[in-house]
Amino acid sequence: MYLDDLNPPQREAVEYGDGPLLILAGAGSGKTRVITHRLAHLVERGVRPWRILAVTFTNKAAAEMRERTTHLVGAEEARKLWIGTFHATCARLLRLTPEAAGLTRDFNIYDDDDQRKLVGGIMKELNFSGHLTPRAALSRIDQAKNEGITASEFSADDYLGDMVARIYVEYQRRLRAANAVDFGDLLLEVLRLTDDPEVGPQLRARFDHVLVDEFQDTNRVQFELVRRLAARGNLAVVGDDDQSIYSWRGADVKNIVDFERHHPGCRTIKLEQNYRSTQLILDAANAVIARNVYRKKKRLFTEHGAGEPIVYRLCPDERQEAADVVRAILTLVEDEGRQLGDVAILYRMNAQSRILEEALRAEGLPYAIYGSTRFFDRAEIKDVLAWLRVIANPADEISLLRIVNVPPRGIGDSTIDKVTLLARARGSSLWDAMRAAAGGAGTVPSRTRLNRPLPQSAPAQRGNDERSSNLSLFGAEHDWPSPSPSPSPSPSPDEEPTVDPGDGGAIALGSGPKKKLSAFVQLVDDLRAKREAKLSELVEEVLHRSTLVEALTAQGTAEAEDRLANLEELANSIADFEREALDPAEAGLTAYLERISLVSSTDVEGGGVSMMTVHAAKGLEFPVVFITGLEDGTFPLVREEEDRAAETQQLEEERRLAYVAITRARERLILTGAEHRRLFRQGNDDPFERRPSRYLADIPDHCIVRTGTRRVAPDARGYARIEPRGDGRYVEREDHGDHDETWSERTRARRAGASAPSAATGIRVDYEPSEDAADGFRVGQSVQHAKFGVGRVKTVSGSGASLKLVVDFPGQGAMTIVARFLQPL
DNA sequence: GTTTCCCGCTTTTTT
DNA sequence: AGCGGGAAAC
Repeated sequence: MYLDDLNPPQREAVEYGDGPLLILAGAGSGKTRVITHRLAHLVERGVRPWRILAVTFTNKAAAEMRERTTHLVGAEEARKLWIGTFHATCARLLRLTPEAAGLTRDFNIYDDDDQRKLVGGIMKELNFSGHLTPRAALSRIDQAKNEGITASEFSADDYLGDMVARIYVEYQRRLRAANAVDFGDLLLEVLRLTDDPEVGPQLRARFDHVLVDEFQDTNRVQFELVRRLAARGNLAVVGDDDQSIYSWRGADVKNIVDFERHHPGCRTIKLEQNYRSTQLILDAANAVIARNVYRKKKRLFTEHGAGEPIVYRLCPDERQEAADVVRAILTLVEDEGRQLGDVAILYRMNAQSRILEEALRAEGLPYAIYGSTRFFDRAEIKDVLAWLRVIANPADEISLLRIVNVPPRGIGDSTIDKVTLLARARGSSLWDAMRAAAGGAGTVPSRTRLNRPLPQSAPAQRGNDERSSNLSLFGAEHDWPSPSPSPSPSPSPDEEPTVDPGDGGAIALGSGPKKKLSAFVQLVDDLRAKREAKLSELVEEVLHRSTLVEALTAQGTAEAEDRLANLEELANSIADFEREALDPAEAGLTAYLERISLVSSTDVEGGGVSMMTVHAAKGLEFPVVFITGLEDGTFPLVREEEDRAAETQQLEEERRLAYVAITRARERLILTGAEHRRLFRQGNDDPFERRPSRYLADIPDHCIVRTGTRRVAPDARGYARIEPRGDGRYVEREDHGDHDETWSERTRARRAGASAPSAATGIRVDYEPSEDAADGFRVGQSVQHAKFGVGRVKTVSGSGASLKLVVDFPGQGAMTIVARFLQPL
């Protein structure tokens, strides 16, 4: 059967029985195949599928693993397997016994935006603003969480660290008060649960076999977590130190290097034969990664033929780069019969995707972007989601604050400030305070009260003894009590309210604001009453009763139209979600919110060109791969301010990233870069000028054909461009000129209504590399200049980086053009 | 008290 | 290009 198409080491990895197993799998060595076959093998051997856990890092990798496993064992069995990202898996586990972590089943998951807002608010209240940015504080908190350091354990020797420590404690307290977790908590809480006297034993006994993909990217918490979830000792990890690209998230290559030491009796299997790429692509990848010092020496081999050479193309700017990529795709489709679905465009930063997207759209080519400025990050979408989150969990303060005046309903900052004060004074949630301030009659037994304020000293978290002890823990997940209002288990010291909740007390609202607030509270209550209704109907209600749709319709601007279309798309996606859900219980509000919190991509069906960051591409492969933005400063992306020691390490990681990118390609690899790139503000010298990526120099000449536009300078204004042929055609070039104009000047000019300056000052020439022509220029060659028309080269002098052309333009005399080549191609 | 407009800052990479 | 903060306009 299917074991036949495995090579001996692969086969051993698949069939290896119980106990720890380390699979060192080079890029393209059939790693996913080994994992999926191993999963299938375990199932066939009689291991119950729901007792097998397979963990990945990205949703895309998880989806692929599930799909391929489905082919092997059938949909029914595959569905029972636990396959997912670390975070999705932990969210799922946490929902089984949320009380053990001080949460309710409807807990919300805060994304980084929510996190930042929360930290920002805390810093303001603690008067820490100005000393450090919320972003910086959050980054240290996240870092701590990656290392498993809780708020109470956090300490730092610098004075900023002391601030962070206080912020961290308060942040954690507020998160729990909001019945919310952040990404780090998902892992940390589950890790903590494995030690829990009640839940822990069952959690640790839950899985018979655990498999971890991309183990080189695990951080400390993930490493520990995996060990505990694989308490039976049947832990198989797969990884490759050359593909470690998540050190910024706390990943530690030591986890894989020391795996054998931590797991006595571990069997180690190496997979070194590459089945993915052609020899030339592999040569290039090997050459690039070989320059890293901190790595285990290894060399992949393949039995594939040399294949097509890699192509590098240097383009004048990012706009032209995008156009060239699209043109190359069209050529591949027309001349080689490639499918669009075979093609992936990779880039270092999401910011690069927009222009590529525009170029694809201009040609009408279908595409799917994975990650990027996510659909769910758009303001109007986040508004709707915030509504839904409040409906699911009104304790969610961040979401509540977001929607309270969206669309504008006359509840401004001052009203909110007062209600916030009231909430703090009463020690209640903001939502309860709103209800009180609105004059709503008394105490609705709201489940939000369950979120007891944690004791000021955070260590209490551990000995969490408030947990109701009669919870049937594992195994009872399916008949979990429905989220109907349950009496608050919280022993929250029903402290004397400093403010009389009924009458607003010391903090008085005027009658106007009070009325408005009351209408809002009523609205949320009405919507909450429907939270068990069909999701799509609930969303319809939210869209209209919140007047989100009406407000946008009233605006009538093109932008509002866009936003409405997005809302429509959201409604469609929700309908899809409902339809796809196999189990109606999985189609509810909470399930939906969880999914969109953890899934970054819109996961459009294939058929189009795939676009994603290199990070997102990890674990995937494509017949045709474009790697764009190959310039120093873009890829590798280096930040100036970093100290030198860190820079070396960063550059090594960037190199691994390049290695990952190159090894995604099966048959064709096309590299592109731009001489000028408009990307925020970079250094202060010439912000737009780039040098080709240093990795290009590492790729041996036999692997690669270097082509591209060459820059000729200076012309009257801007630069002229020379386009190499190859297909016998000239290509029109337009110079956008004025590269020294600053970004803000340009923005201002555009806002003032001025059109962007664009000077057409290009020249076109025949470019045919040959022995006798200096850099491809020959006397007698014809040249076309945008302003002066067609001319003829009279003399060529100089060579290498700089040469001088005298061009005769009939009727206008000769003109000297100095060609300066910044970098040999 | 609320809304709106304008300025300045920001972005690596993912869950 | 998008967002938050601050100041001026409603």
